[in-house]
Amino acid sequence: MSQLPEQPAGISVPTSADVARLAGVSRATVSYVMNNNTTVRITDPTRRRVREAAADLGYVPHAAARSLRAGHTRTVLLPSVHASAGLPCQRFFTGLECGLRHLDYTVVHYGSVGLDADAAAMAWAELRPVAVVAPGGLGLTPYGIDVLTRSGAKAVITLGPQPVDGAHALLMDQSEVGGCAVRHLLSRGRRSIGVVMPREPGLAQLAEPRLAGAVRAVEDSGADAHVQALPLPYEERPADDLAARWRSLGLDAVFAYNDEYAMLLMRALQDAGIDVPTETAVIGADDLMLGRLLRPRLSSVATELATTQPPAQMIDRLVRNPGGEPEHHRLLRAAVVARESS
Amino acid sequence: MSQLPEQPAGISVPTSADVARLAGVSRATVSYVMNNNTTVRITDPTRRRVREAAADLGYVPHAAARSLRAGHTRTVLLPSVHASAGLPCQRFFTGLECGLRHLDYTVVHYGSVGLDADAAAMAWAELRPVAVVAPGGLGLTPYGIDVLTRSGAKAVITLGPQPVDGAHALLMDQSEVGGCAVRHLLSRGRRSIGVVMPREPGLAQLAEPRLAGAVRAVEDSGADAHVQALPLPYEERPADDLAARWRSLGLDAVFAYNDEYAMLLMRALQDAGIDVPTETAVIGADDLMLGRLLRPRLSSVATELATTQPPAQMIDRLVRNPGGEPEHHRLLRAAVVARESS
DNA sequence: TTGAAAGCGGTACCAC
DNA sequence: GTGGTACCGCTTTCAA
Repeated sequence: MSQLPEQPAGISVPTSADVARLAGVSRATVSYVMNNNTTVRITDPTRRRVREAAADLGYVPHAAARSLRAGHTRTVLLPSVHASAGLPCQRFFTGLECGLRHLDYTVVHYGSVGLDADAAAMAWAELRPVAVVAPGGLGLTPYGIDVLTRSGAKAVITLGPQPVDGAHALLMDQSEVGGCAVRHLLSRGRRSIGVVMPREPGLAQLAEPRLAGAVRAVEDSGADAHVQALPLPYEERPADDLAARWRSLGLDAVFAYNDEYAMLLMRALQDAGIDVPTETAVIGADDLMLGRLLRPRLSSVATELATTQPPAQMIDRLVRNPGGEPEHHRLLRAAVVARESS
Repeated sequence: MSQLPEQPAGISVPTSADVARLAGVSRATVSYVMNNNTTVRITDPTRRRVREAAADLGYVPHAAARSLRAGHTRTVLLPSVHASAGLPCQRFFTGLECGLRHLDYTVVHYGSVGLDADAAAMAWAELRPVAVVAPGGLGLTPYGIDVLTRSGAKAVITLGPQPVDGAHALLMDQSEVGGCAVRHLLSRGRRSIGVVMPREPGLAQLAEPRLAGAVRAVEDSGADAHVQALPLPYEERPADDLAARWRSLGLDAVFAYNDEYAMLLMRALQDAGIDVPTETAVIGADDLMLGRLLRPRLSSVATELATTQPPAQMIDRLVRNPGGEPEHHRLLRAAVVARESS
């Protein structure tokens, strides 16, 4: 059958020199034609000859050679976003990626697993990206930022709860989600509030700040209320166990981390004969469709990762106009969608 | 406050020449030291001087220059996977990405939005990737494959329902999902089977083959049964409307595209007084946790994208040992998880 | 043990 | 209009 076209050691990939030879012109002319250079006039016949030769050979310019010569790239480094980061985060990065590509940047995803922050920064710097969005999880240091900047990055942007000195920051303060949820529950007269803490390792990064926000919201309210952390893996059995000892916990409300955990817990509570919301109010987060399909309909904290300017344009602006003060943008908007469960 | 370190036009990024100058050695020596070259002996003092100079300047080698010289890259191009591709697909690519990085490849995600197949192939070829995984959606042509191969790609792998001539193929035959579901429903004695077709544009790519598989399963069974497509957007109102005219459709079973659509539809049916599974059986796909939390518990087609060899190692093997026959690997395993809803 | 120099592929300046 | 050529940063052979 069809053989995968082999690359015999001798036959190498076509270069502009090959095109030039075949078209009977110089490499310079090939470059002019391929780039539609307007400062030089090339006669139409030569143009055509070059184009044909290029097509014949399957010539495609070598990006590395070009950017080496140009002295800069249009590469933007983004973190590979794990599914556990949540839907809003995935949406944000999908949109960012689309936007950047639309602005003619090359998007490269770089995972930072198993690298310490400085090693990651150096690995990234090798690609000479024009901009870098660094995940908050790995603690990018001022030294790492310096390496990236010295390597030519026009914009270094951290993504996380805290800004890092010397870099722009997209602030994603998850504590606001917990705060929102708890303020809502307090306003409904609840005073003894559980906060579900997923056991899945990747989720702790979001869960901890959400809990902290919940605690702070209670403190700030001045109400005689309290918050209790409820560790819970995403499985039926542990949820049933938790529901079985629910009354001993004395809780009248629970912020369930997100809508999926809320569904898990609410089902367990209902199966254990605990009425929602009468005995215990439940609120989730992410405002998924599934919340609207539950009975009672699930209240939720709707979150959105958004900047006033589309994020891709923001990066483009920072790249074109480097050297300004580090900008801090709050990314996460949270708002309660109150339904029947709270 | 802290100023973002500017890049004054004069001060450019440090090169190996700068390191050499500072350390008082030649560029060659710098290269030897930075790459821990063992074929040449460098005295320890020089080693240290070079290392210090590099650290002082924040020198990081230039990947493009290096691969230009080397004549090859370790770049693997993967499609950016949209959230609508489904959880199994996302899991597959996350795993692939991790594995490749572990094997020291640089993973670059490339979206193909707004490009025709041949333009995309040329854009990809500019990066001189050593391997390319091309999404099935954009119809990569033999010409595109040729361009990529001629540009030095050791492995071109298509991902989709059909193999493309001249490339390796990861076959993801979604029709198997529909087939599985329908065979299950037939075995339960159902004969009039609806198949939900999402209206979301991105999902048609999965939905069409699933429907086709459902139809084929009925034909192959020889049973006196039929399949009916049910267009449905992922919203409550249209689901309620569909449920309202449900009895006029005369269906005794429905394959709901996936678990989330199944939840949407099942809730609507129940609200309309139609009993599941007595009057209508429901089965979803993806075997999400939420199916286990519904009442009745949702039957589902569990899918998994898996190769016998871990996919990253498979690509590595194809890269190291190019020129063989195109390999075809069936990626998608589907199996029914029967619960209470069918 | 270290240095000089060629060359990877493409671009752009300067001559002709 | 088109061609010659220097150069981007790095590796590697060969010579010292």
